[in-house]
Amino acid sequence: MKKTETRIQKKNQSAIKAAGLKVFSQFGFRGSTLDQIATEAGLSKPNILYYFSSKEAIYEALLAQLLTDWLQPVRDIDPEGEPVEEILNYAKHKMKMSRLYPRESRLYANEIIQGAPRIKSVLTCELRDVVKSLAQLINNWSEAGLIRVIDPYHLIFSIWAMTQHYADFDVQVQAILGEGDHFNDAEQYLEDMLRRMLTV
Amino acid sequence: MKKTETRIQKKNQSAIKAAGLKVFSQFGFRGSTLDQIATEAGLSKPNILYYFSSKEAIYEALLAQLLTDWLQPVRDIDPEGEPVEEILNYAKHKMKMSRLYPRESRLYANEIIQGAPRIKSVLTCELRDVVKSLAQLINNWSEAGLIRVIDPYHLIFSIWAMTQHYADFDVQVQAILGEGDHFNDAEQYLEDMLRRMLTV
DNA sequence: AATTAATTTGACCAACTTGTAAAAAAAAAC
DNA sequence: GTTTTTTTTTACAAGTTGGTCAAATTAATT
Repeated sequence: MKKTETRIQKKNQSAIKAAGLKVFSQFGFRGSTLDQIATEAGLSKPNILYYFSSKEAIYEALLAQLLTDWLQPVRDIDPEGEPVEEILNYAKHKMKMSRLYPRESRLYANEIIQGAPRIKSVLTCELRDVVKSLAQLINNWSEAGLIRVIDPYHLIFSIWAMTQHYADFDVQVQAILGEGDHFNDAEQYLEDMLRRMLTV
Repeated sequence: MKKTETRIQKKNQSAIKAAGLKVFSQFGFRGSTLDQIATEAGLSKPNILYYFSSKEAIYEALLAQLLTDWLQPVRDIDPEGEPVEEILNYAKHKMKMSRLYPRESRLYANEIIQGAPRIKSVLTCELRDVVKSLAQLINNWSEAGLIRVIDPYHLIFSIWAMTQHYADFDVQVQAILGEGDHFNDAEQYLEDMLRRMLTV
């Protein structure tokens, strides 16, 4: 269908998305302007609207991409694997994403804080189902005596909260710990915490 | 000096602050408009500017109040108290604040995610110092063998992350767990987690 | 009741917002 | 090299934004 995609199209579309990510993640949807995005992308405003039909279209393209990347690692957890290591790997993966893609994390945080007006349906469907599966798996592991009995949902929330915190609240972390990369220490702490929570 | 404060002033100022909190916490500073705040407060826009010199003045009044309430519980931790209970009490207090004042939490989250442009100095001074003191206290407790040896900073971050998560990401929590109050379970989980992390 | 002070409103700006449309410029296809 | 398509720009429309100002209204004081 849409096999035809010029190199210019590819280049500019990704430039716009990169700029949009930067701006939206900092100011949220309503706080961001097309002018900012255009400047950031090095394009004129009407030129941006040549590639995306509206400001909202850029935002939604970013969110859609984000949700895909967000859910995959949860699906990748192997029910046949060693439980503690599977959960730890997932947590480490999330921590790595916070380190490498803090803007994506903040974009998502902005959307959720504002009540998730554009992705609420995704939350109550895809996300809910995926998490439900994982919770069931964790419960099975608990019943099999492979990990300690634990509330799977709040376990998952605690992993999300602690990993995303270092991306979303980066300024605060830096203000307290000084400037630098604190993700290694954070990962160490989280790993220690999870081992204590999971081992019988 | 400013002893004169009409009942009308008190009423309207607090109405404006309540409205500002509601709007700012949802849309962030740049995403909020004076019209929204005025409507929410049941006042006309110029009337709002009669009480606050600008949109920014409302926002800053809210932030200032917030930071005071935010730091006090940390200062209230008793160095002479029983370490595990002191930390647990603090965590429970924070959880309660997330439950009772989710808007304040989201307002703060918005500000931090956006790079804390208006309170960065507070973060690198007051907050940093207060946390440094607490970290020192925790280290002392560790050295005295009263709690396990643990990174105090990441311990604090984990408490903040997990408590604020239930306020800031409320929509997501509700999407996954269903609508209702999940703070009791969350507190239970957090208490369990902290006990495991702190007891030798 | 008259005077003074506090409060509210309506009309208004200037700057900024998203988005449009036609024309100019650049690439690609032939 | 010419034609056709794609891309970019310029100019602009329509609505929104934060904020001002003087006049009108209300409340407090005497």
